[in-house]
Amino acid sequence: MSDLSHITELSKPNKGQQTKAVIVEAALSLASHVGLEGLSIGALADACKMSKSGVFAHFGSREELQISVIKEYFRVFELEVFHPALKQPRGLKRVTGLFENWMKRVAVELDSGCIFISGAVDFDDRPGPVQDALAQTVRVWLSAMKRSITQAKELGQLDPKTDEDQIIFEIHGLILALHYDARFLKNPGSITRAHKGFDQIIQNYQVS
Amino acid sequence: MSDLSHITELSKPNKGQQTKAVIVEAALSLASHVGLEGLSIGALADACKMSKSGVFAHFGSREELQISVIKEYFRVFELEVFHPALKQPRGLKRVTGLFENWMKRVAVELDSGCIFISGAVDFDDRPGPVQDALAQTVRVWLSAMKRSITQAKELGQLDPKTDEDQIIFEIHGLILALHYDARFLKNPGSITRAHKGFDQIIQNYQVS
DNA sequence: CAGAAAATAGCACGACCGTTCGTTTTATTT
DNA sequence: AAATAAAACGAACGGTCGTGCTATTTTCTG
Repeated sequence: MSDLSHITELSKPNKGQQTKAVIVEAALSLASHVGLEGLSIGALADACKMSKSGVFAHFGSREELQISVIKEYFRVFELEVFHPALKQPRGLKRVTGLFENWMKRVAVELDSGCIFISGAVDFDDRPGPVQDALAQTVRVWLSAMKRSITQAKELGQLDPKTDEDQIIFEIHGLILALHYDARFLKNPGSITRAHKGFDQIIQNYQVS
Repeated sequence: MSDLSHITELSKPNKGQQTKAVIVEAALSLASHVGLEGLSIGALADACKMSKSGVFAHFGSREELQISVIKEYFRVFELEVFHPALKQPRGLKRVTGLFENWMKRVAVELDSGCIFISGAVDFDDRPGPVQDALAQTVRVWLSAMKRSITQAKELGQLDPKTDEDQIIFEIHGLILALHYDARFLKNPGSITRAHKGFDQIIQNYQVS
């Protein structure tokens, strides 16, 4: 055995960790449809072909399961939205990349909603550890977005007196409108409108 | 008795209609906190100090109750958002009035969420009569907004080649971002940002 | 391969869900 | 005031929920 085998992060995962990963993945897929609040342990157990208690034992409580789902969603969000955009050079190119990947996550994946959005609605009146975990996770993402906008400003691609939080607010609005229109109202052309809106916003904050 | 007493719409309401109105009002208040999906007949009965079956009898099913709540919300929405803005003259003034009343409904009422927003999340993956009722109601409101924008265009206050649906998409985004930021993230200054965003949008579509 | 440890299953619990039914109370009408 | 209709109640049903317990099975370890 390798002399690095004591580093648990690198060693082959236990059976427990494996199946837990499988469960969390299934839980995320389920929660993407029915929301974090609609996620039930029984339905999840069926999806995993396990017993309810077998699933439950991995988390100890429903709240802990929900938090695990939030962390997992952040992981794939990072993987599919954030990291690919880092290949773009700093500045507007990267901001655009982030927005486009974000749009894909929210609208192109036809059958799965964004739990950052559905979770906000489910938990805005329900304080507790799940709300905390979700809000903090969202804030991490938004601050990553903000950093990227700041860089664009520093590069002179945006007006130096640009308020980053204002831009993020407006961009976030486009994402939310896209989610609403595409998923709920099933309006065609929402993606195009979100694109147009983004271009307009960037143009508004460019050096004059 | 008056000879018009056969016109049921004008006659004094029955006991049943009275209490039904009370129930629906309480149901809307409850659903504003826990959402249409979180609304349960038992909790509603407690709030009304009635028996579960007594409440249930007025609707016949939970779905019918949810639809009643949607209609009631539309009623107060009309009353508090739409009608007051009609006092403004046609055109940009009225569009602005609509937006500001809309903002108030979504953010100023601190403790009650908008069921047009929470309901969209609850039902975007749940086809059926409730989804239909909700989506249609929202579309009625958005088309009222659209009419008002069209009038501003006809009055020459907006660029004649303005795409109303694009404006509505962007404005709707501001409302959704406001709801998200104020209610979930509890960010201060969201209202100001929504205002700024609105001004910017209008400016973008003004005659050049 | 044996023993320890971890993972999973099975079962039961109390609580709440929407819904049904028969009864009793309240309104309305004759 | 009596007769009729409407409304509200209370109990119960079958179901699902999250959660605790105890076995049993599987996996890991020496």
